[in-house]
Amino acid sequence: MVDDLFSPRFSPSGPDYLEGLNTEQRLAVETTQGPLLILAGAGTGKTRVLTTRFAHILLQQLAWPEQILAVTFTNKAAREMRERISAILDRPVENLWLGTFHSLCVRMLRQHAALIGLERNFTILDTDDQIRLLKQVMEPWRLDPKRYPPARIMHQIQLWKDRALLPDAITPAQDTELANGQVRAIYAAYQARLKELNACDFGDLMLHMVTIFRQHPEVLERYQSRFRYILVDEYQDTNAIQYLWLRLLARRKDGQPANIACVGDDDQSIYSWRGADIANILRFEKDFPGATIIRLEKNYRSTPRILSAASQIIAHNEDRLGKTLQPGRTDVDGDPIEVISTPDSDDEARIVGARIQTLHEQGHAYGSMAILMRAGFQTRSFEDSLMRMGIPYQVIGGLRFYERAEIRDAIAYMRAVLYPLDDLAFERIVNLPKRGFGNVALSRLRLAAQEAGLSLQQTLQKQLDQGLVKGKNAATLGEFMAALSHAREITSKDGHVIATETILEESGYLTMWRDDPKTVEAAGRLDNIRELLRAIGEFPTMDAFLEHIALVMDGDMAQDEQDRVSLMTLHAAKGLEFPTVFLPGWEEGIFPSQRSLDEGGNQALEEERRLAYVGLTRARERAFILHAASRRIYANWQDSLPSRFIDELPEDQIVRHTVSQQAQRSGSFFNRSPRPSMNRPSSSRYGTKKAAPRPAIPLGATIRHKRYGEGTVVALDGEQLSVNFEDVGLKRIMAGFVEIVP
DNA sequence: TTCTAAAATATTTTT
DNA sequence: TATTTTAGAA
Repeated sequence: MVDDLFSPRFSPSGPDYLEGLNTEQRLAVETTQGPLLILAGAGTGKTRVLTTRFAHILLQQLAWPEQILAVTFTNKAAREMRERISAILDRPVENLWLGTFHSLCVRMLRQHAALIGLERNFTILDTDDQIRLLKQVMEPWRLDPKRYPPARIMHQIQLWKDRALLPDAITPAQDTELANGQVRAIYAAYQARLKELNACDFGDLMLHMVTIFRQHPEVLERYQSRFRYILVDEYQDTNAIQYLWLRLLARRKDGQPANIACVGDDDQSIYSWRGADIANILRFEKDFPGATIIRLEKNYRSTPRILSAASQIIAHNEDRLGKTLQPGRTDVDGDPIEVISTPDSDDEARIVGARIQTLHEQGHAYGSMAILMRAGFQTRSFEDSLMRMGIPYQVIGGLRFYERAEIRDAIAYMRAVLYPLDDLAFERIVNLPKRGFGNVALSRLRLAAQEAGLSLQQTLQKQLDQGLVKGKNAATLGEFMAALSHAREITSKDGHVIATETILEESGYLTMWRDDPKTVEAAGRLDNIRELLRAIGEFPTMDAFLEHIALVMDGDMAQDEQDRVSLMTLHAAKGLEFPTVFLPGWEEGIFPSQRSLDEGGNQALEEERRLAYVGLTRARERAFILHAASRRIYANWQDSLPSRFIDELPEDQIVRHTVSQQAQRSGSFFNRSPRPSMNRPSSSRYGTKKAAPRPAIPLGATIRHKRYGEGTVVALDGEQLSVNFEDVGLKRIMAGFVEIVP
C-alpha cells in the first residue's frame, strides 16, 4: 500500500512554508544532511525552525514520517511540535517518533522488555513508590535514616542511572559518598526487587534501553537504519545517558556522518542539578566531526533595551559558546528596566501588586503579566498581596495534579484492582481508610508473602480464606478484599471508569473524605477525584491511562483561559513569554542562591546567571527587578544585599528607584503591623531564642553536623570552624550549625 | 494501633 | 510560618 502522504494534492503549492524565515533560520531548515547544531538564543524562533525543518524533510520526500526521530524534553513541547507540523502539512500526522526521551524509550522498551527480564506490561513507578520500595530494600543494612536518608540514597542511584551505570559497573571508588560504600549493594538489591515486581523506575526507562542497545547490537541496528533523521530540542539540557542514547542511535554503519540536528542554547542551561551536562553542547563539534553550526541570534521577542540588559548579564559568564542577541524589533526602543529597592519583602509584594493594578488600569490584561521567582516559597507573599488587592492570579507549577495524595491513592486502588501482584499499590491502600492494619501487621504479611512466593494481596486473601486472620479486623479486611474483586469483575463488564468509581465508594475511601472534619480541603480532594474520573474516561483502557500519567506528570487538565497574573519559578518560565515580567528577590543569598553557590561554586554561579538571563528574556515589553533590604524567611527577618546581578546590568538601560517605608505607609491603606527595624536581630540567620548562650566549642572537640555527621574541630576562626569529618573530610562550618558530642 | 503533641525542617523539579 | 516527620502515651 502506498501512503498518499506525498501525493500531488499534498505537495506545497510553492515553498510557502519557508516564507518569513530569515536567512539563518532558512539555512537551519534546509541543511538536512550531516550533523547540525543550531544555537538558538532566546526568542529567536527555535520552535518554528524545528517544526519547519521536520515538515521540510517530509515535503522534500527525504524520509517517511516513521523514519524521523524527534526528541523533546517536555510533553508540552512535543504536543506543540506535533500540532505545528500538522498545521504546516495541513493534515494530522500519525506514526511519528516524536516525544520526550522517556516516552520514546517506553515505546521501545515495551517491544524489547524480555531482553532485560521484564514483561511487556511492566509498570512504571512514581517517586513515592520508589522511595517506599527503597526503604524496604534498605532494611537489612540497618542504616541510620537520620544520617543516610533513603531520599539521598535514591538520589545517588539516580545519578548513577543518569550516567548509564549499572550496579556492577560501579567501582568502590565511586561509592564513597554515602553509607561507607554500601550504596552499590543497595542499588543492586533495589534493581533486583524492581525486576521481581516487573517494574521500572523512571531512570530505568533510559537505562534499560541503553543496556539493550549495548548488549544486543541487532536491536540497535534496527533503529539506526530506521531513523534517517534525528531532531533534538533543548540539547543543552541532555544528561549523560540521554546523550549516550542519541550517540548510539546516530551512529552510521557506513561511516557517513549522521543526520542529527540538535537545537539548544548554552545560555539557557539551567538543569545541571538534574544531571544535565552543558558539556554536551559545548563539545558537539568534537563528537560529530564536520558538523555545521548555525547561530540564530535575531530576537523577535523583546525590546532592544531588555535585550541589551540580558546580553550584558550573560556576558559575565565564561563557559559559553558565544552568541549575541540582535534586536529583531526596531519598532521601539522600549522602556528602561525598572530596578526597585524596597525596605522589606512585604513592601516588595505590595509594590508589585500596585504596579500590576496600575498597568491593568492602563489597559494591560492581567494575563499579560507574570511574576517569576527563584524559589517556590517566594510565591506565598505575592499570593497574599494579590489576594488582598483582589487581583486574579494563578500559580503555575508547585504541586502537580498527579502528585496529590488523593489522586495517587485513587490510582493505587485501581492498580490493586487490576494487578493483584502490585505490592506497592496494595501497601499504599490496605490501611486507607484505617482498617486496623498497621505497620506491624503489614510486615508480618510481607514475611508470609515472601515465604509463600505470592504477592501481598494473594497472601492476605489466602489467610482470610483459611480463617487465619483473627479478631474484628477479619471482617473489615474481608470487605476490603471483596470490594477489590468486585471492582475487578465490574471492569470487564462496565468499563474502567465505573470500576474506579465503585472501588473508591465500596472501599470506604470516598466516605473517609466526606467525613473529614476539614471540610474545605476535603471538598477540594473530592473535586480532584471527580476530575480524575473525567481524565480516566478519556482513555480507552486503564492501562492506557496508567501509562499516560506515568509519563505525563503535569495534568494538563482544565486549562481555563482566564485573565490572570501568572506566578511561577524561573525554571518553570523557560520557553514562555509575557509582555510584562516582574523579577522579585534579586538579593544575594536568594538569587544567586546561597545554597547553590555553596554546593557548586563558580559553575553554580554561572548557572544562576543563566537563570537571570532566562528571566529577563521572558519579557517582551517591560521588566521590573526588585530587591528588599530585609526579608522574612520563615519566622525570622534577615537583612539582605542587592544581588550582584543588579550591578551587572547596563546603567543606561535601567532606571532605579527606592521605595521608602514612609512613602509606602502614607500611600497605603493596608494596616501592616509596624516592625521596627532597629531591634531586629540581624546576625544569625536562623536565630533562635536560646541562640545567645551557646557554649563555646573548644579546639579538638567532637561535634555533630546534620548533614556531614560527626567530626573533630581542627581550627577555630571566630564563628567559623574547620572540622575534619569522618565521612566527608575537612569542611568549614559555622559554629551555629553544629552541636557538641559529649 | 492509633492518636496527639512536640520537633524538625524548609531551592530550583522538563520526565 | 506552615508543613511534615517523630516519639511517646493511651
